[in-house]
Amino acid sequence: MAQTARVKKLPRLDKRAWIAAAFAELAQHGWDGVRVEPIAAILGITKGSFYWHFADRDALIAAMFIRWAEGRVRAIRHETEDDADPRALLYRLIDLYARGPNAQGLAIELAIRGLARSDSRAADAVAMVDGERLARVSALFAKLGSKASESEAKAFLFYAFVFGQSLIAGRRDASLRAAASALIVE
Amino acid sequence: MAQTARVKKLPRLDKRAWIAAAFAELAQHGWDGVRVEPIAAILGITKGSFYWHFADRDALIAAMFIRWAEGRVRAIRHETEDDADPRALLYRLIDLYARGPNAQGLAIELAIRGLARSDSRAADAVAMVDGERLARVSALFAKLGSKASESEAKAFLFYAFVFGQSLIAGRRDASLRAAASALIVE
DNA sequence: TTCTTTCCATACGGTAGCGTATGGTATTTT
DNA sequence: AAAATACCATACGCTACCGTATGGAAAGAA
Repeated sequence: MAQTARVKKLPRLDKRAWIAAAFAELAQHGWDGVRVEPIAAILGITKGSFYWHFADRDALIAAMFIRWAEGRVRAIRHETEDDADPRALLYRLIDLYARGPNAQGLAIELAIRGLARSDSRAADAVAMVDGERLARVSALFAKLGSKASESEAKAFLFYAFVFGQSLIAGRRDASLRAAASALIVE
Repeated sequence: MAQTARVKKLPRLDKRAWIAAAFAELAQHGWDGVRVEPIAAILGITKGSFYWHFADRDALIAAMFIRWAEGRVRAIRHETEDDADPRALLYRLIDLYARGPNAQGLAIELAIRGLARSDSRAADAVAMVDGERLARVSALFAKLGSKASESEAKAFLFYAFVFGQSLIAGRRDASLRAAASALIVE
């Protein structure tokens, strides 16, 4: 009864469901939290399912890397598609990674980047995402009048700031964040 | 034989030795790596020692938080003591957190900040360090001619960049980092 | 030296999670 | 319907680690 129940009629699970649940745990408890038996319990299912879909725990983690990379690249392209006002778009991107709603995604991002220091697969995923993001943001700065080398530097600065800010800001100082953002974009 | 041997004459250990070893494991394997029995093995000792010095594993982690915060605050004060050339000092600070030698300290920093999202003790430690760093860097910008509010924003930007850069840079693009640094400092 | 305190070794019980084995129930295919 | 396949439950052995209990050695105090 005191158990996260599953929806009715027991829909069979697939890899996607397992990966999604794993990401939820990753966001909340870090890599310590992504364990197969606890996740199975949350899904209201048993390990039997897991070891049919995945070879082992490591296979799940590897799948998380590629899924994350794909999803992020797709998201970035979507977010930078509407290039009406590059400046407004930049501010919107900062807000997207700074505000509360995305705390989950940010925790996942940081967790993966943490592993990227020792796991080459994670490093590959991160490199893929970084490449896409830097290219997109760099293009925005170029559209604002910067020449090639400068727009790359600005993109790097912008991008580094966005993540660094998420590491230090105590969710409070929004004005500080706004002022710092202006220093980059303007 | 294939074992990280201890120095001769078996010097009795104290909390500091345990904490130091725990930090080494944290840097290499994240929080997953900071377990008491493996660390005991590395120290060439047994758990008996640990549970004399600490109540449990959590007590060790708590001790790591405060030790880290103290050490960082002390380091920052020392690094910003010599305020001959503020501009050169800023560049030196960036380099300090970007280059290879400090990879260990950076990994620790990121690991602790990762926990700070869920552990209030870690959050307190981070807040203490951040406060000190922002104050010090802000003072440097003030010395360069910025007025109060602007120097604060610049410090926030500077600080966020330093950590963000460590998350995305693949150790290669040093020129990109230099160009971005110039955008902040100059 | 003898006593006391400090520090560590050894041994133990207990739990959580990994991976496997095997059988059972849906679901599809023929 | 029968057979094959896809998916999951149950049960098991195994390992790694936690924390405790207890005794003993080393170092200092008396």
